[in-house]
Amino acid sequence: MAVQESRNASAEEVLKAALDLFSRQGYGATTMRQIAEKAGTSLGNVYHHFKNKEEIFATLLDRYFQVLLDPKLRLNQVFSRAAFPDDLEEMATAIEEVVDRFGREIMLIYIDVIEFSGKHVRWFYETMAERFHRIYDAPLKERKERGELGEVDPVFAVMLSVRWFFYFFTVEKYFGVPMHFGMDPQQAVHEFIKVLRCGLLPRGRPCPPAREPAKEGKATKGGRARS
Amino acid sequence: MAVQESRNASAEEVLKAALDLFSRQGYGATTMRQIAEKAGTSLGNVYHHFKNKEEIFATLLDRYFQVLLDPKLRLNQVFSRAAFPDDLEEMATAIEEVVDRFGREIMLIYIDVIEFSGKHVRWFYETMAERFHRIYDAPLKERKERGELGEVDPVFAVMLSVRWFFYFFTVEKYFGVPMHFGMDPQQAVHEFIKVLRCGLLPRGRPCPPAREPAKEGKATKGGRARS
DNA sequence: CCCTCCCAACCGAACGTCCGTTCTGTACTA
DNA sequence: TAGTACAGAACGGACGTTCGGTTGGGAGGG
Repeated sequence: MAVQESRNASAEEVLKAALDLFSRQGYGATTMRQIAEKAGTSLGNVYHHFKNKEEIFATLLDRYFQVLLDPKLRLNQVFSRAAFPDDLEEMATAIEEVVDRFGREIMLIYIDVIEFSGKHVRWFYETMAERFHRIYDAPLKERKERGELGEVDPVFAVMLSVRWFFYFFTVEKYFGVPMHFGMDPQQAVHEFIKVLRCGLLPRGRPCPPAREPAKEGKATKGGRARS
Repeated sequence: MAVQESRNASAEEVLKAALDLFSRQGYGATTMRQIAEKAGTSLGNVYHHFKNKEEIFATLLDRYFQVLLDPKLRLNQVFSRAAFPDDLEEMATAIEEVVDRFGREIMLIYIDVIEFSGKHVRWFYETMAERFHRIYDAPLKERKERGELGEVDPVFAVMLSVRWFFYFFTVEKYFGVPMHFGMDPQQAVHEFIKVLRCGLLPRGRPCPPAREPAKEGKATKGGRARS
C-alpha cells in the first residue's frame, strides 16, 4: 500500500509506460531503459521518482486495488444494492466495464502471481470472501427466508458470478482468445446467467425471462488485439 | 508442435529444471545459466540439446497439451462417457488431479499469454469449443429430447464447468490463495455443482442429492506452498 | 526590482554484473 | 574413426542501479 497520490506529470508518464510494458512482456522481461524511453524521459529521472523497478510495479497494483475498492466504481454500486440475482445482467455489464478499462492492470495480477509468488495481490484475494459476506449476508438471508431463493448458498453464488465474469471477459479481451466458448460474449453471458438462475435440470416452474440490460448495453465491443 | 519424444536423460533434466524455473519466475526472468545449473549440467550442453531458450519453453507447453489431449487421461475418459451432468463430481475430481499433476505447466500458459501474447497456446483455446461440441452435441441433444435437461444450453454448461474447475483449482493451489471462497475446496466444488444442477431460484421439484464421488475422493490435498 | 540561493527535476555516463548465444575443445562409445 | 554428449571460456551487448552534474523557477532579503 502506501500509495503516493498525485506526483508530477513525468512520474505519471513513467507509470503509464511501465503499465503498458509490464502488461505485455512481464516484469522481468521489461527493462528500466524501455520504461524511460517510452515515458519520454531519462533513466536517471525514472530513478529520481521511484526508488527501483519493483516500486513502480507495486504502485501500479496498489492503484488498481484502490480503484477496485472505491465505492464510486459502478461495480461497487451494483454490489452495495445487493439485488442479486435480479441484477446479474447489470453486474456483467459493470464487470465488463472494469475489464475494458483496467485490462492491463488485471494482467499485472497474473504477473505478480508468477514472478512474485503473488506477494502484492494475495491480501486482496484472501479478504475477498469476507468482503462479499459483509455486503450480501443479511439481504440474501432475508430473501431466502421469504422463499425467493432456492436451496443453494447465495453468497457463494455471488462470488462465483463475479469471479466467472472477470475470468470470462479477461480471457476474451486480453488472453487473445475471443469467442473461446464458441459464441458471442453477450450470448455466453446470457447463457451463464440462465444456468445460474435456473440450473441445468428440468424445473417444475418455468425459468423467468432475462431482465433488460441496465443502461448502455455492452458485451460487444472488441478488446485489444494483442500483437 | 513438433515434439521430440524421448531424448536422453540430461535433456529431460533440462526440461524439468526449466519447467520449475519458468513456472516460478516467468520466461524473461529465467536465465539459461539457472536452467543449466539446476539441471546439473553445463550451459554448453543445454545448447547442445535445444537450439535456444524459446525451444525449451515451447517443448514444455507442447508436451502438456499432448497429455491434455491424450485419450488415456482420466479426464478425457470422463469426457468421452458424456454422462454430464450426472458425473460432475467425477469431472471435478479428474480436473483436480490434472491441476495437481500439471500445475506448473498450467502456469506456463499464463506466462505464454503475457510474454508471448499467447502464441504457443492460442490454438488450444481456439479449438476448445469445437472439441466439446464434437463429444457432447449428440448425447446431450438426446438427453434433452428425453426431458432429462432443462432449457439452458447443455454444451455451454459443460464448458463452463470445465473452465470453472480448472480456474478454481489453479487459484487454490498455485496462485497461493487457498480458501479464496471462504470454504474448503470440496465444499466449494459441492456448492458449484448444486448451482449448476439446480440454479439459484426456487424450483417446483426438489434438487437431487449429490452423487458419491467416484473412486478415491480428493479435493482435500494441499497444493504446493509457493514460497 | 534585482540578486542570491536552494532544491526538485532532470540528464546520461559509468559500474559491476549478467544475459543469450557461439565456439572450441575433450571424453567416451560404437 | 566418427559422432554424440558434454564442458566452459569467450563475445558483444544489455541489465539494474548509482552518481556527479546541469537546469530552472520560486522564496527571501535588500
